[in-house]
Amino acid sequence: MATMKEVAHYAGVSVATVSRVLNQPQSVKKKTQEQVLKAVQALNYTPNFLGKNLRQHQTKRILVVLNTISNQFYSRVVQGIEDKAREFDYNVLMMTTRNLQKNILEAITMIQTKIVDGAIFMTTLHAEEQISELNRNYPVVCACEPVEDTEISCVSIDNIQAAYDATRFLIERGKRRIALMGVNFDLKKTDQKIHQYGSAALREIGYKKALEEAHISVDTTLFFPKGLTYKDGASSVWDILKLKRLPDAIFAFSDAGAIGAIRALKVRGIRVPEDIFVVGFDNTAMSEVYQPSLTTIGQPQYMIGLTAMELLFERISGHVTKSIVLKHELVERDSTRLSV
Amino acid sequence: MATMKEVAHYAGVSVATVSRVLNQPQSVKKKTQEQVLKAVQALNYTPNFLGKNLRQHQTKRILVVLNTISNQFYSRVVQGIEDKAREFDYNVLMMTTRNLQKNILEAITMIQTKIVDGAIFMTTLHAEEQISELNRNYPVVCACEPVEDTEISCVSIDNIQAAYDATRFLIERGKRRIALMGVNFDLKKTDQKIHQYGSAALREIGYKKALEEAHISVDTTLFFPKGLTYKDGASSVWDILKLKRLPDAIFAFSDAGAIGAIRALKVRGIRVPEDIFVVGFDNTAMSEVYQPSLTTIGQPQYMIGLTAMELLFERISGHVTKSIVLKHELVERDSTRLSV
DNA sequence: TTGTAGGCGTTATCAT
DNA sequence: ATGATAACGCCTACAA
Repeated sequence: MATMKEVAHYAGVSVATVSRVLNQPQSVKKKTQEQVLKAVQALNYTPNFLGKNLRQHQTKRILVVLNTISNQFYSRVVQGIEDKAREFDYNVLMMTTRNLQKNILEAITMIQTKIVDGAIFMTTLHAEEQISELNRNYPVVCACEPVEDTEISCVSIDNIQAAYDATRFLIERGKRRIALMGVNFDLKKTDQKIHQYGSAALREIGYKKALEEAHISVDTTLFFPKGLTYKDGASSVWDILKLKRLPDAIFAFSDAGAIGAIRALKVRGIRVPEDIFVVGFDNTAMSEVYQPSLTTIGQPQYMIGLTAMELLFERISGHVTKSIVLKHELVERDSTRLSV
Repeated sequence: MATMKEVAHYAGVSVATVSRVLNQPQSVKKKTQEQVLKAVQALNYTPNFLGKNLRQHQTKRILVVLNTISNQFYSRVVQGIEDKAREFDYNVLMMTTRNLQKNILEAITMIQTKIVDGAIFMTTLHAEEQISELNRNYPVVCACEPVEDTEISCVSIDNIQAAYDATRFLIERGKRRIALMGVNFDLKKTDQKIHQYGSAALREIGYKKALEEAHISVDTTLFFPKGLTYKDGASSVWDILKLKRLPDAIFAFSDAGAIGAIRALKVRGIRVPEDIFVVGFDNTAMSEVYQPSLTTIGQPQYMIGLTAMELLFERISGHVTKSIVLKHELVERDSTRLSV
């Protein structure tokens, strides 16, 4: 609550000296330093960063914007961001959008109004244009989700290839009716700008590519675009059970969805992997723990975070823009493995 | 990038007028308004909140400090915080401490340096003193975890009672060797200040109370204070298996730990609930989805968040301090239910 | 209705 | 080595 001026007065020096003691102590006589520090203590002074930031045109803070923190996946990405940020003495703040455009705009405002030096977006849709616009004047990086605008730095895996790998994996094991579970991936598919619809759209492309290669026709009645949660997975299974012919495999765009599906199948007496194979996405902790353990596409989450932060620093200092694609991996577990 | 001054110049008015157009339009002539707004558009002006906040001594932002976002539990609490915050036009930022005191201090600095108007702490240990000190001059609320300092507003469940209920539930079903899995709860137990060691310490007290009431002696070889993750739960089971006599029930302080334990038990051919009952904590989504589904103590997460934010507002405006205890519930599921 | 000017708490550029 | 003083971008009496 005490201000620098008061400290200066108390110590019998000028504000300039106080500032120096705090920022470049070597340029102040030892004795004066002590006086000032004593005053700081006595008045319980803490600097007001608003003033400092205002003056210095930088905050040493960045913002991470994500849909929700309930998704295990992001925790590790954020860890990567934080570790890299700390190297440069930056702090990492987070903000949640809950899939509401309104909240993304709020986040954008935070950057425009100089509360932070830049931002990493891990959200899809809802505001591509505004983010693009923002990117023209402020440092922005996108992570995990693809973006259309090539002027925006972006780091993610190759979602098409990843989905292709998963689908192909299933086909090679004799599966031909492969259900797809995820979000919105069949919306507005006539539009050219597929990347606008996020990673899910890309994964759908990879899936189709694998099917076509194997001369299997795409059956859109096998698409269940409910969402990524346990509940979405389970609820998709209720729909699946209405089909005349059941699928022989499910490819879900999230581990949670996959597990929800397995659970719902079990309830109906349908066994995984005996009756149906299931593949998830993200390789979160649960995929190893659930029974049966889950075959899934692993993303290098920590590395994504680390890289995103690096790109943001480059953007903050030099306006360099670049995009990076990191390797995924298919982790085989019991949900696609028939015991001998 | 444009400043208010430039807008004023462009519009041929004074900065005061520009400010007024933006903040109290009714006090400006329609025509002048239009001129100014045109200038704002033309120059792509966005206000700099550093200046604004500095001047107004408020930011309309609060900070939520949590250990990790990988814990499902917090997502819902944060949702409650956000919903209430939005009512008052506040934004919610989050920061992660990863259980490092260093990071808590960083968070404390954020408040002292006026980047936010107040903070909600959902972390234990590591910095009680500093938070107490902070609370004297800045608005602070603690949630989920108990705090010693009665001057700090706090909202949580009655952890003693909750653990008592869970333990008693098991005892009533004939269980007598009940293992405990959680964090650090047996550390420094000689110290008076039990609340310093967080909810886990309180839960241990409730557990003991139930045992004593049933004239069962407390066996500390049944304590497994590894942590709250899947891995911790599983790894605790390896230790449990080394015991001469297995427990007939496990009470874990997290759902994830409980599920990790069940999984590890299954691997060894030990069945839940037939051979061992398991109870978790938090009633997260997974507890319903796992097989067997998990009996657990449910916390009113959303309500905790909502209430915490309310308390913070009271603290911000009037320096009112109060603590609130919310109701928990025991949710019975398959992990403690023998099929007929 | 609008403009002038002072101040919010810092830092940085001058002098001294 | 230290002190005045002018920014930084904004808001708000007070005056006009």
